[in-house]
Amino acid sequence: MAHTPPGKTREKVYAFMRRQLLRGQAPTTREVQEAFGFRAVQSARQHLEALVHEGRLAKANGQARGYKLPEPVLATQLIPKLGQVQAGALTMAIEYPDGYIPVEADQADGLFALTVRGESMLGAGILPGDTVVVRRQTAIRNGDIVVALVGGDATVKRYRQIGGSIELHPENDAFAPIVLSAEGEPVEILGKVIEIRRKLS
Amino acid sequence: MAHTPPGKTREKVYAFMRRQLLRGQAPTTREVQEAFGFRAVQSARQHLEALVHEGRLAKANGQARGYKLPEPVLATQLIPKLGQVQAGALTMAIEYPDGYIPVEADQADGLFALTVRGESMLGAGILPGDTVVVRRQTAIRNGDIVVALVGGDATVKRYRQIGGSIELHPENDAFAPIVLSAEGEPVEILGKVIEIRRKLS
DNA sequence: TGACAAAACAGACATATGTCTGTTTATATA
DNA sequence: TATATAAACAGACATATGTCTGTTTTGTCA
Repeated sequence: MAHTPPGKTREKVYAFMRRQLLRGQAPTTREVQEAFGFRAVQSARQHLEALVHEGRLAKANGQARGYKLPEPVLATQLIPKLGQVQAGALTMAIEYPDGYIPVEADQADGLFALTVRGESMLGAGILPGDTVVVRRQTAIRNGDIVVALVGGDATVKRYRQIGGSIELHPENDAFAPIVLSAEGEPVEILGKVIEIRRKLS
Repeated sequence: MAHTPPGKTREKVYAFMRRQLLRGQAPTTREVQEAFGFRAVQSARQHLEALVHEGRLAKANGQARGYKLPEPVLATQLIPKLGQVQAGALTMAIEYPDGYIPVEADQADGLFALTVRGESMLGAGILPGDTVVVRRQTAIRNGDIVVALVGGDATVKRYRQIGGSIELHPENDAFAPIVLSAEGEPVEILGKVIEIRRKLS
């Protein structure tokens, strides 16, 4: 490999390492060597050690694939994104998701994502097509936004406990609240909405 | 290590691997051995290979720390989340971010995140406290939501090109549009909003 | 209880990978 | 142009790690 001005290659090596490490793939010295076409392992090692010395990389000495990012790497996890949820089919839907989205969480168990249909939560800033991140839990507090299975369809509503009865409120005057009578309607609370995401084109 | 009923240890090994791998730390066979107190490397390897055979793990043969998750791991990247942006200080703000958030993107260069202040975009479903993901670009199309530096403050607005003049429109009747006259006001388009996120407590 | 299968052990070998010493070549700068 | 410094090269050695063959122990189930 031809010589380059001081620092030039170093930056490229750093960018390469960062990209790989963020993807969770720690390269070996020789993989760096190959990626840059160095004819000596030491050339790669030189840059890597320099980056460690500068504090831009961290490493575990003597460990295979031991270079890391010095930053506190968030525990990023992928949670399943479901298309549509039919009653009782939640478990299956989670095992065969439409895709995955990344969330920052130590504990991604019990998290999944849904696409919102309808305009019933417009007033809460939740639009059709938005993705909601849901935590499966049954302990719901008054005012939480929840995902419920009503008549086989998953719907996003605000949870209200008024007196002894439980109601699912839309935030749009064009829609009516759903009142859960004690007679046991086919309504199941899937979980609580903890995040909303909307992609713009 | 004492023998355990068939499958018991296997599940624990799987859970251990999954936890480590999601954290971006691929363990070696011997690290698994130690984690479970096996007295033979082969004991760990046996479980790992079985998990690969079952399709619950994937691996790169002969590669150090070669066990992976079989799931399609998205290219997840962390992008800097900035607090407040002062005019001209964007580059510095990106180098000293308030934190990071994960996005799914092959190319995270030129992406950063901001926290929205004010209610000027209420009509577009963007609330105070929301986080917007911004791609730095100057090619803006009519109707795009953009982040602009107006008088030293970063603001989120909808971009309108009407006739020859450019306007930044809020989506809230209580606010007035910003008209960019040709005289060169101190307004700079930082980039285009490509995603909106809102965390609920 | 006895046979079969899974689990665990033992010890080694092969390969991947980290690390080292020393030399050569190019760049930056006075 | 001369010199200091960074970049790159060459070749080896040490260690970490993957892999293998065979044996022993334990759990499961008829």
